[in-house]
Amino acid sequence: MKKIIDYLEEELGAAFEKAGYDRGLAKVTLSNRPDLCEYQCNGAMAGAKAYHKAPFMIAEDVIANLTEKRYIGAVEAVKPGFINMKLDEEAVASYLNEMRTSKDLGIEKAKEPQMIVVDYGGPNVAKPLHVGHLRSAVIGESVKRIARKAGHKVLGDIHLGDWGYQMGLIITELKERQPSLPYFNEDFAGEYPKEAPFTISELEEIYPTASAKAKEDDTYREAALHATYLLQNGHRGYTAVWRHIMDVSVADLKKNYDHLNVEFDLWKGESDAQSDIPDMIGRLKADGFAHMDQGALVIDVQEEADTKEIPPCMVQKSDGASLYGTTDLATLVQRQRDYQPDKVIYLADKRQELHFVQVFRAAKKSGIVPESTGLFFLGFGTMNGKDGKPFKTREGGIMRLEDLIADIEKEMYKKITDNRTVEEADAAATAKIVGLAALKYGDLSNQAAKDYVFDVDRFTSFEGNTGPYILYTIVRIKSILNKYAAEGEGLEGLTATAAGSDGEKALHLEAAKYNEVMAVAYEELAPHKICAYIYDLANAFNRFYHETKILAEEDAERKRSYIALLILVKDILESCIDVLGFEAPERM
RNA sequence: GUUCCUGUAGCUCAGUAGGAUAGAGCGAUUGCCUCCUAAGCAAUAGGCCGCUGGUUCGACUCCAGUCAGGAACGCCA
Repeated sequence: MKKIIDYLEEELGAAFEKAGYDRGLAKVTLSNRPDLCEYQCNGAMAGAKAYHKAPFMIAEDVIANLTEKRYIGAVEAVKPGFINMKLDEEAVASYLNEMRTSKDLGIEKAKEPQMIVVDYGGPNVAKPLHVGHLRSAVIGESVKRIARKAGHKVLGDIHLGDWGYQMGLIITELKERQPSLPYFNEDFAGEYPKEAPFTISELEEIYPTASAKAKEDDTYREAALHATYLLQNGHRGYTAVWRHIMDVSVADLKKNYDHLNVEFDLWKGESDAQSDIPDMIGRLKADGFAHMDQGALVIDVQEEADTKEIPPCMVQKSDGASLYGTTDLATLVQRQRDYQPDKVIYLADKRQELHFVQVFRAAKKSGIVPESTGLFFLGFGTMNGKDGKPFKTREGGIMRLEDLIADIEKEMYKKITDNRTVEEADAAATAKIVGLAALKYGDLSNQAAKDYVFDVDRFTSFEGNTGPYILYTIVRIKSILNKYAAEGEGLEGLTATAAGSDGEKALHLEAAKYNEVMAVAYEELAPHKICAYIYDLANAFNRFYHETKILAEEDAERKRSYIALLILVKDILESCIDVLGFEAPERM
């Protein structure tokens, strides 16, 4: 379905053209003076210079030539040269009915679906998820769903940190604790045990212990580096240990991401790119893209237009080992081979921006991906505590994601049971659902690139621009629809009629914006715009709800129209929160 | 030092082809439950849009400078 704004631009554009002006001036935007009109066009002012005419005259000219008026209801030229429009109410009602009967609420799907890889999550195996992983997961998941909604083929890739020094550390520590394990017996030729010699909690303790030891003890550090080297060169026993680490850790990660309602299509990691590195480096050297500099192998990525110095992308350390950039480039080699993506979107802390600029340039320059591939870096800001500093536990440590989620759930449970009489089992399940919504909405409602303040009290509040408020609105609608259905009325085949009150009209207008909001959210990769929209829509609904007796309405046709509208609003809200990555309970 | 990001109400945040009176929420104050969830709705107060200058008929928005906070700047990821 076309967007309302497209219809308006079409109708207005025809008038611009007929009056002898450039059609492109017919740019329609939401009114910033809702007391005067619903949509506005400032094209008359923009065109005043080119046509040497007073903007007001152009505006009047255009309006006089406005013959096709289906969506444009009232229209007038105002002061300097605004063209103010109100929508035709019948047209809006029929637009809403069309939305209801269309697939995906009539959202415009991409004409040529693209293959998009979203690289997010990025946890390290053997290390628990902490709050730093929250934003990547939450925003990435939403971006993935937004792109999918827009009709693209999207793969979410977790991109595990599963290779390198940390693995050597764990192997070294394990060897020290349990030297008799067959993995450490060089003569062992049999089958290694299927069961891992550690649990996830042991693993989570081993890593920091080993890491601390290595910092103080040079011999230990050497051993860990050597273990890393052996692992990367196919040491049989170490590879078996690595498998165990992966199995145990990935199972735990899956559980945690599951709690967050975050789902990855691909569980690839840095290790999957390793096999492509030797070839890639060979080619980079042979084709002359990479050269030696200060002992390291680098690709120059400086461009003439740069205002600052961009250091070269380093692909091999002076000791021959690969680094962050190497793995990222090799991952692109692998993605190009397996998926030929049109776009790759990376979600990472905004401080990594320079790194990605280097990798993107190196990848295109060297032909690892075609020039046409869109490589995007979506950097996000830090999650801060109320003091404005990076979020910490009360003791000043790094907070585990599990604990953070548990805190929110606990707070939510308290609020639910304080305010209502709910059944015990219900309350716990509801607290989980609402808590997750509170957490995600609190994060997603901010612009991704900015730092934001994490405030449990604010996020879990049912008042204001919060997840719970949105869910509460949905629950209210569900409750009415259930009562309506209980009266024995069907929910099928109802149609909305033109709005009868200001509140209803405002709700119509908000509902009709859905397509446009989704389109903008995709273009700008901006989940926060969806949050802002559903907040407006929820407000419009609650106002309407307050001034309209829906079930008590005596005019049967009007009542059916109300119900049709409620179904649509509920569907829109649910579609939006689904794209944001959470859901609504039945009651709360 | 160089470069980038941020600065909007007491607090947390919106605000893009430059446009009309700069918007929300929280907090404060005040109304509204005989009625579909008052976890709601309606209203009031609260602003040199960091500062200075420039471009323009018109600047929160563009440009230059300046102050404040944060970040990045080859062998970590």
